[in-house]
Amino acid sequence: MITPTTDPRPADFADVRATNLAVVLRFVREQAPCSRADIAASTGLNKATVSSLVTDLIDRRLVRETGLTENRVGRPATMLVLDGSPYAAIGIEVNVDYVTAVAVDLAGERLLSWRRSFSGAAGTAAQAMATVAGIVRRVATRMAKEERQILGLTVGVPGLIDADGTVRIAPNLGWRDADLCGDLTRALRDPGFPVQVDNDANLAALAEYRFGPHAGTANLVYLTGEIGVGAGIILDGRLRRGGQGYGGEIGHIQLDPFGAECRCGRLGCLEAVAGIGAVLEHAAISPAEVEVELDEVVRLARAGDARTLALLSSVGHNLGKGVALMANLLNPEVVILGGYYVPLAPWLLPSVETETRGRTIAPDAGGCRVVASTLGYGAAALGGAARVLDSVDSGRLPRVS
Amino acid sequence: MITPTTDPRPADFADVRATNLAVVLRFVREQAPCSRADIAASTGLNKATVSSLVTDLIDRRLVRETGLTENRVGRPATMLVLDGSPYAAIGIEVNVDYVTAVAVDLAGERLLSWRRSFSGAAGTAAQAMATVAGIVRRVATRMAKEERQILGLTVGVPGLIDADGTVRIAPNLGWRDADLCGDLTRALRDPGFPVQVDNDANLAALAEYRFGPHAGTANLVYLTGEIGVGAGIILDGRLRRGGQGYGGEIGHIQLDPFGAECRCGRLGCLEAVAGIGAVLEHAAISPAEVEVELDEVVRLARAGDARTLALLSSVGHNLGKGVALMANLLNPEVVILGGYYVPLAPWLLPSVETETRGRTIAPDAGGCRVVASTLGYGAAALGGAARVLDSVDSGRLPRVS
DNA sequence: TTAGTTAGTCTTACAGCCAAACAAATTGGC
DNA sequence: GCCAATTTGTTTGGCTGTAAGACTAACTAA
Repeated sequence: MITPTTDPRPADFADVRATNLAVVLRFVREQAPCSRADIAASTGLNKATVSSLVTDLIDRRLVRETGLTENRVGRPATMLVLDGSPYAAIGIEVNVDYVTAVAVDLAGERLLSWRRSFSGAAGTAAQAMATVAGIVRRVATRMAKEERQILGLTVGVPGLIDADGTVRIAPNLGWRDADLCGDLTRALRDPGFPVQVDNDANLAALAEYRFGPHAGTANLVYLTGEIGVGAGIILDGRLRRGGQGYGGEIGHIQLDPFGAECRCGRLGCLEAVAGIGAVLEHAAISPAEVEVELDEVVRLARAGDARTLALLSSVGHNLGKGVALMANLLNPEVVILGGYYVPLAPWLLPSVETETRGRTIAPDAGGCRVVASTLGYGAAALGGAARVLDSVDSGRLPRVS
Repeated sequence: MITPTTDPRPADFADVRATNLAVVLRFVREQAPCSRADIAASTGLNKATVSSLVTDLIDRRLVRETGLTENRVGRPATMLVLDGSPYAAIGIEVNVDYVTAVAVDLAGERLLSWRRSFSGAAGTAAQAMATVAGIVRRVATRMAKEERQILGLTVGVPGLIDADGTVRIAPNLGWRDADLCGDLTRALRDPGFPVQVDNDANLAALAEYRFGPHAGTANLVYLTGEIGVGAGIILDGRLRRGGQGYGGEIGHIQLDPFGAECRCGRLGCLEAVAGIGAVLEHAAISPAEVEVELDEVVRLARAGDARTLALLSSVGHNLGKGVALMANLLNPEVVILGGYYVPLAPWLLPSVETETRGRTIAPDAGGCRVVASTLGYGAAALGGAARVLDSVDSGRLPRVS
């Protein structure tokens, strides 16, 4: 059954076909290796229909037959797996001091993972765009060598991104009203694949939704733990961006009217009292410095340094206020702490949880769990690739090559 | 085109038919009166298909032919309108001191609107359920007299409602773990129509989404202004309830760690500093008392009483903090203030808007407008009926009678 | 009266799902 | 070794529902 929708567009047979192709593709992704009979039994589709759909997917080189089953009563089944080899999805994260590029195949296998230092804040958006375009071209060359068709590219940027991919404001990069999506498409000169731009927290949430240990959790929030703090909000299985695409801006919500001054000039913003800056001794400039200082904080915490433990507890309590806010408003099943929060999680999580439970009106915090991300620093880039795979999964299959 | 979905269920022809029937039905609802040719031209469906779909809708008595167009070149068109007469959707709101019942026809025309005083907090959930069942029976009798088939019933309750319609906690009613939905269905003895239970703020949001001046705004938040404050959150055109259905609980989010004590025991909850209780001189018990006191506040404000104006401004600023929170996190296009906020809106809105703009990171508050509801006190009950109509609109058409 | 225009139906074609029959390939009992 | 049982996957025929285009109907305007 098609999900009830308020979409004004009517449906026809092509939609039925596209829907069912996507259903089979997703099933193979999740259950591989599996047989046509398995698919028919689990999805409720007719065996004949499944055969037809699978043939189609094989023609498109999205799925591939592998060996047969053995040692079983009855005719052995030909097993199906995702065909990883002919396609690639690219995700890129532009940050203040580095650019991360990730390519994955259909099955989500990492094909490459580049990280390159970069002075985003120093240059203009145009310069950054040129750098990104260069990286994309190198990735594209590499994929061409492997004879892979690129399904799409998504660029993650920390800032407010319009629905049409314009970077409205990226404070840490110093960009304003940059048509990154359009410029990049032009710079790549008819790339032959769709180019999209999205907020970094949104993409990281998508990465968790597809690749993380809580993959498939329909209501999930990702909190970036950089100098800035942003949220990627997934409700009912989809990213929710709000009217103009500016949702998830939790960083400058006031937690304490008498709290520390924030970079934005206001007092007691979540970023100021629970951002990574609140943990560091000095105002660090480069991520290299942040990481060095962070290592030192972790060392002190491990050693049981009272002042450090008190600091982390305090930051955890503040962070918990922010998490409670979301638990009350959105009632997610899980809140995932990312970025620099990850190494600090052992000391942050207890106070975060205490605070969350204490401030949530639903019993047991509405079933909301708080965990540290396991995807590492490349989460947003990975999420960019995930967004490309999402569009394939929801029916936009690539043309036969 | 079917909306891209991650729904695991495959599609078949029945889904195509249901989708297209719903498309035509919604078109007639929005554009009535209109001709088959209009529908074909606007939806992209084939003329023959539209004829077939319309015939089906007429057979189901959802649509009806009305007169012909005149004074135009070409063959006159037979115009179509929604057939209001054979169906009814019922919404009921249970509150601390009153029960509201509303019935509407397919087109949303009000068929009846009852308000009855009620001592919800005094009795048990079972007693309340019996009262509600009695009201439903009376409504059903009335509808039967008009020869209307009841499409469904939704009951709104202020509290935490599970996904399956169990009232987990309704603090103001003193209910816990009441299977209202199941009990009501049993009390009505095979009513022949679906019974649902939902949170009152959620239903009020649905009412605004369908019947309010901002109907159709895909990202919309409704704030109830009763003794308690709750939010109904619509994102991307659908109510978002979160994992367990406990979303929208904004009332006990702490705005000021040193603020007034809340009924829940915490300090500076939104409810305590921006709820209607913060406006009133005395702790009022019954809504009748609240309304009397509120009239007095409005009178004083109109007369320019300095203390009253300062009080309302202060409450407005606090409320603005809460609205800013949602503007940052969810980026809705509009936030609608309901309940007792409505009469106070002229004095609240200026400070709410100032605060919202000042605290939102996106420029111009991300395009978020704050307005007072125009649907009156029955919003939640009306929303209950709206929820029933929603399920019809998304393809669950009633059987032919 | 005739040409032009628009509405709605009828006929035919086609796409795609389903059910059931059937062919294929294996295990296991006798 | 052979046959029954079992399971897989394909083939065939039927059904549903949309699309395209011819056709009929009903009107205006010249």
